[in-house]
Amino acid sequence: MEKLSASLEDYLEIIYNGIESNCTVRAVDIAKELNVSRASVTEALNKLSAKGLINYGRYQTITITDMGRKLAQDVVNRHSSLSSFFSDVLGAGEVVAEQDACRIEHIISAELLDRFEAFGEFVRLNPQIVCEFERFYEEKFSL
Amino acid sequence: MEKLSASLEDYLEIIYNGIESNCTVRAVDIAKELNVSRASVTEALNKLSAKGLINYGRYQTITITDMGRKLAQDVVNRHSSLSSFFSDVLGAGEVVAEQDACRIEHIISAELLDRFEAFGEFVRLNPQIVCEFERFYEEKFSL
DNA sequence: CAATAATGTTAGGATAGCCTAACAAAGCAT
DNA sequence: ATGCTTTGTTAGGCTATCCTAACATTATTG
Repeated sequence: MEKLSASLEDYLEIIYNGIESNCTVRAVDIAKELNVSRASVTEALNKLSAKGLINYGRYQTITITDMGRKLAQDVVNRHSSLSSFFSDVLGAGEVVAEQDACRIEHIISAELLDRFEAFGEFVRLNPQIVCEFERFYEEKFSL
Repeated sequence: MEKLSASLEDYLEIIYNGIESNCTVRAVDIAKELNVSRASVTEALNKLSAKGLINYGRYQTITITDMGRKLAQDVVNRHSSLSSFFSDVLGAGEVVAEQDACRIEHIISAELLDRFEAFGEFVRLNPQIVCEFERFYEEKFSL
C-alpha cells in the first residue's frame, strides 16, 4: 500500500481521534478541525474509503477499518513523539509544539523519528539536562 | 510579500547555492538536483522572477536579486541549523539528516527553529551530553 | 407532522506542481 | 560554418487539493 498524502493523513488522524474520544465523527466536525469546506471532507472520505481505511457511504456514519486504525495510530504516535520532544525537551510552548508536530509528522523519516524518541527517553532519565538548558536559554534571551 | 511555497524555496535555495559556489547556475543543473523536468524549472524560474527574487528572461543567465538572496540565506540557515541538530545532537547519519532537513526547513516555525538552534549551542558547550546519549542509544539498540 | 435548520453531496472551477513531446536556441567540434 | 548535442521553451495534459453554489437528505423543534 502506497503512502498517504499529508492531507489524507490529517483527515485519517482526526477521524481516529474523533472515534476514540466520542465514538463518532461527523464530516462537519472534520471540516471545522481542518478549516476546509464540507465538500472537501466528502471528497477525502471517499478517497479514504476507496483505500480501505474507513467504511463509508453516502450519508452514512464513518467507521474506521483495522488497517485504517493501524495507520492512524502510527500518525498519532509520530505526532505525540514530536510534540512532546518539542515541549518537554526544547521547552517550546504547547501551541507551537502542537502546530509544528502537525506539520512535521507527515514528512519525518522513520530513522530520525526514532532518534527523537530515544533522545526524549534519554532526557526523561536525565532531567537535569532540561533544567540546564532552560537556564541557558533564559540567559541567552536576557542579553 | 507572501511566503514562498516549499517548492519555490527549494528552487531558490539551489539557485543561491549554485551561484555562491560556481558563480552561475543553469536550468539543467537545477532540474537534476531537484529531480524534475527542464520544463518545470522554466516554470519555476518565471515565478521566482515575477516575484522579484531572481533576474531572468528567455535563454538568459540567472542572477539573484537582493531580496532573493536574503530569502535564500534564510532558507539555507534553516537548513543548516536543522541538519546539524539532526546529525550532531541526535546522531543521525549525514544522508538522513540532510534529507529530513530539506523537508522540514520549509515548514518549521521561527520559534521552534530558535529552540533547535539554542539547544544545538547548548550541546556544543556541553559535549558530554552527546556522548552519554550515544551510549544510551547504542545500549537501547543492542537489546 | 410539517417547517426550518443543519448536514452532506454534487457539479463545476481554480491553482500549484509536475509531466511529455515537439520545437527553438546555443554551444561545440570537425 | 554547418551539423550534432545540449539546453531551454512552449503547449497541452494530469493529479491533488481546495473552493463555492446549488441541491439533497437528515435532524430538530414548534
